[in-house]
Amino acid sequence: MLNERQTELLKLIVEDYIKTARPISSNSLCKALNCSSATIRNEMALLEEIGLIEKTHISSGRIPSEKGYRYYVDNIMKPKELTGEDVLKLQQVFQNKSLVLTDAISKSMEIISEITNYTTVVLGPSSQDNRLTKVEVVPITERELVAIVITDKGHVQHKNIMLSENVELNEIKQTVDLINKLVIGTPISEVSTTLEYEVKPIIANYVKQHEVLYNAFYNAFSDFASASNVQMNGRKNILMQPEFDNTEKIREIINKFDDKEIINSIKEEGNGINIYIGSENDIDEDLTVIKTKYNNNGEEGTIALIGPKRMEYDHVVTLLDYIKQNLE
Amino acid sequence: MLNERQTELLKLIVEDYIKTARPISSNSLCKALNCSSATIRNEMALLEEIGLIEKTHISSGRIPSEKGYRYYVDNIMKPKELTGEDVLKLQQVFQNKSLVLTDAISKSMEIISEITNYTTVVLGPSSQDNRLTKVEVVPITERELVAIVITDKGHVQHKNIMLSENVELNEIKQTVDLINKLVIGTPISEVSTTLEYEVKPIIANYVKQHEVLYNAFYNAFSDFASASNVQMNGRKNILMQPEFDNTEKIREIINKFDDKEIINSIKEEGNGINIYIGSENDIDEDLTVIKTKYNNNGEEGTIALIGPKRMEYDHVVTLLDYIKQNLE
DNA sequence: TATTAGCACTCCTATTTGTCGAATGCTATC
DNA sequence: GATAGCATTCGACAAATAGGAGTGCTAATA
Repeated sequence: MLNERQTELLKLIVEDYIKTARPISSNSLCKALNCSSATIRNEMALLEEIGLIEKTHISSGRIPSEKGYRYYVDNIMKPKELTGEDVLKLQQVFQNKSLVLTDAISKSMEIISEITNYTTVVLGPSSQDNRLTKVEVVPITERELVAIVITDKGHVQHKNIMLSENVELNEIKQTVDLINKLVIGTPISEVSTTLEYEVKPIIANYVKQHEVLYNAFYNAFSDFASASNVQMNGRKNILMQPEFDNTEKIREIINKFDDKEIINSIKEEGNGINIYIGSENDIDEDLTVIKTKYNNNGEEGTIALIGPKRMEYDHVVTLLDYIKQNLE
Repeated sequence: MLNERQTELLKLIVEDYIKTARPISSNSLCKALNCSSATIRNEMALLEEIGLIEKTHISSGRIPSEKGYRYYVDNIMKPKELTGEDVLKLQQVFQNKSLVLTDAISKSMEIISEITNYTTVVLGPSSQDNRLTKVEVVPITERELVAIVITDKGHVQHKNIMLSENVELNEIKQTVDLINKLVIGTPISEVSTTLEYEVKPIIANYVKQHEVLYNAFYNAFSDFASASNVQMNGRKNILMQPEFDNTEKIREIINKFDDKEIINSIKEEGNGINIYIGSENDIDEDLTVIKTKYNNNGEEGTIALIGPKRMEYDHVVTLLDYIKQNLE
């Protein structure tokens, strides 16, 4: 579709703009393309007609359009080699053999946020389809106890519980034993039902203060089921981007970052590393989201990177790719 | 020091400015003070001389100075009665008897952030001087296990651990038993030392892969010791304040909010509800921090509220007071 | 036919200028 | 001591101005 010079021109415009955040003039590209500004203007007019670049006003230089970024990402961009420094930082994580996969991901996304100055997101797998492995209860005072729930995939949740009446240690133990007997192996999403219809009737029979205890555990479990597992790094980085140098936009983005539902919608379905430029993503039309799935013991999570549309696509893709490979 | 009319004048200026964020003119106070604007100007000149109010430019209306806020808070302000709505919201938390104290605090500070549109902070007690109550280990796969540590005050921390070599279940159990025997009752801050000098020599004797296991637990414990316990609500609220309508200031504040050290320095030492206006606090000279200690089973935490200097002091103090009373 | 030089044109940016209105401080008077 | 009145100051806004960066177009050139 584009000839060699046009391709080179688009490449220069995109990469220059990524670096400087300012419209690119025909003049500034003369040397690189080895021709006069007039020629470049002619070519620019063409690229603009196809919709790959835009002007900010009638006599301004050009900036890439969304379509332009897309073309660049799909057809022009080459993976960028990582610097030794970047590799070094990441190797420290991957060579630490005592780290569990999820911790390694956490740490490496933290590092990537620092390297790139973009915002990174780790969406841990939901525990919904985990199965209960163990329920543990440790008394703290006469009235307070801590309930710990562990799933087969190694997720742990705990909740401190206040008993409104004195309950005998013995009865607590009985209840826990019962729960462990009846509920273990049940998926988290079904625990409350099982608790209601199988456990409750039985403890009602032989535990005196069963209501109190039952409610306490019921609450603990429902909290667990609804807990989401999101980590964000470098949220503030986005505020530093020159294109977001107005309070309106900053407020808008910060609000979106604080919205759990929006952040949870980042979850990736497709395979590979996927790039959603501007209006292609559901977060904000001025942002680009790059994300990919990861797999931990059959559980799927998502790692993502959020930055301005003017993102160092080549660098970022290479980084994510590097992580993806090291995780296997 | 101030006569009645001067006091009333300062009160009007402070409260007006809190509401509108704009300099107050002499004219606008005529009705309230029942005298002419010229008279008010004379009084204003006096208040300005003492340093209680300021002009933003030579012919502007007046705004309270830091000293003015201080005088208002110390001598003029009266606690504001809470609205039924506010009380209702908070009662839902305090009447829930199954909530542990820390959860009740969390929830109520969340609500206060919503009510006031300021930022609230809960600094949980540090676990440093807690004593170890129990160590539990649950195997997930052959190589992965989750270690759970529980303290006497009911704090729980867990860490998933990857073993770099196969370790027999039996040996893990032995190690855990040993730790439980030797380390229980030790303050968290001393656990690593005890681990190093008391546990390590012994497991070296009768656990084959003791290095692997020892390291795993050592890491788990040090993570625990360093974990801080901070909750912030409504961080973004501060961005909405009209006085912070410039990106520079927003960036500055967001950066400070993201800095763990700065946030941890909010910890309150004094008794009662304390107000730190502008340069009186260590966060930012354009902010006011109001904070108070709370006590949970002998452990001390801090709850705080961060807003612009132009804060609804009466409302906020009453709210914090209400919480403080209900926590006892 | 592709390239380029040259020029008119557009629009952004920054600076200046002027006007209006909202305040003030001061003075003379009540 | 309180007030009316007036000159004065300054911010906010709009209009005017100048400079510069960049474009599109046309005609000449290779």
